Amino acid sequence: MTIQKLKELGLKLTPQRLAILNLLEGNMNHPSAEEIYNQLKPQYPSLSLATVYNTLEILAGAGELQEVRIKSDKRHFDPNSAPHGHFLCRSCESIYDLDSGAYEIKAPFNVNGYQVEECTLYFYGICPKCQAAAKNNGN
Amino acid sequence: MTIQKLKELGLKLTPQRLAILNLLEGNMNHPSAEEIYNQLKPQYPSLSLATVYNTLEILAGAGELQEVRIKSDKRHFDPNSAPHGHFLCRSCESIYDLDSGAYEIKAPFNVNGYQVEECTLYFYGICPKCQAAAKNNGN
DNA sequence: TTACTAAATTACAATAATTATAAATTAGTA
DNA sequence: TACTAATTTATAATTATTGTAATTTAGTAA
Repeated sequence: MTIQKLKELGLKLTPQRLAILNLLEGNMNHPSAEEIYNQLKPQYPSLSLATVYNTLEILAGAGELQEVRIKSDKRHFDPNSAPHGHFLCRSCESIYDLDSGAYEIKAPFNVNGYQVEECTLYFYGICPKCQAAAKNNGN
Repeated sequence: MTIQKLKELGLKLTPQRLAILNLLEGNMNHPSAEEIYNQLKPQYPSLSLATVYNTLEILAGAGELQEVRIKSDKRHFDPNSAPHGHFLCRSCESIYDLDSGAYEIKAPFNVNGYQVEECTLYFYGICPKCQAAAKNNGN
């Protein structure tokens, strides 16, 4: 997720790409393409949603970020490309990283002849914040 | 996934619902709504895609079947509602059940304060058939 | 600096899965 | 047999994403 990586991939360093990279760098919010677009639009009025999708597609294809399909309607993106689980809070709808040694699965491996190259792990439940909020409202 | 279950849920036993139930019973193919629709259409020419979606929605909501979101474009449905992993072959695009004790995760549980009620496990790779086919073609 | 060119961006149209709507039909019951 | 709420149906609407074709631009080399 660095400028250097873009160069290595033979990609042009356009302002749009740099802006998207910059927004994603260290971002833990798992934004969707549209959220990225909306956040950058004020600073880059000419920015097109297609460019956002295009850039995300390239970066995901290069393994620089991962798609998170934990929500039914739209895709979300995570600049942390290392394998880790994701958690969707059913109350606030936020997506969190959930990196737990106890529930870690390391690909590649082979089960019953199925050659597993990759795997995704999605958890659904209630996040700590919403649990606390529920308690304060009298359980 | 039985007629009895429909009754228990207070649902009317319409021919459409019975046909969908019957098609899903023991089905290991993880069909999409459209596939179900296309398979039943010849026998039930008046069948509407909306009815298929509606029925699947009800059954999934009642925990009688599970949605499989392993493919990017569309949802698939599995009449086996017991927790188990799914495998998508990147070659033939088939979806398989992948029930492996070694990679089983039992919800509910709590990690770092996150209350996990449910989880899904998706595996991606090459299925045994396609591995064999690749070998026969001279690796 | 300037000119060149392939790559990238943009606006917009198109696609496709799913959902909503409202009228017509029907399963279950009295 | 008639009734009514539930269901089905056809169709329109929605919405995320992708395709397209014209315009712009980053990077390079004269």
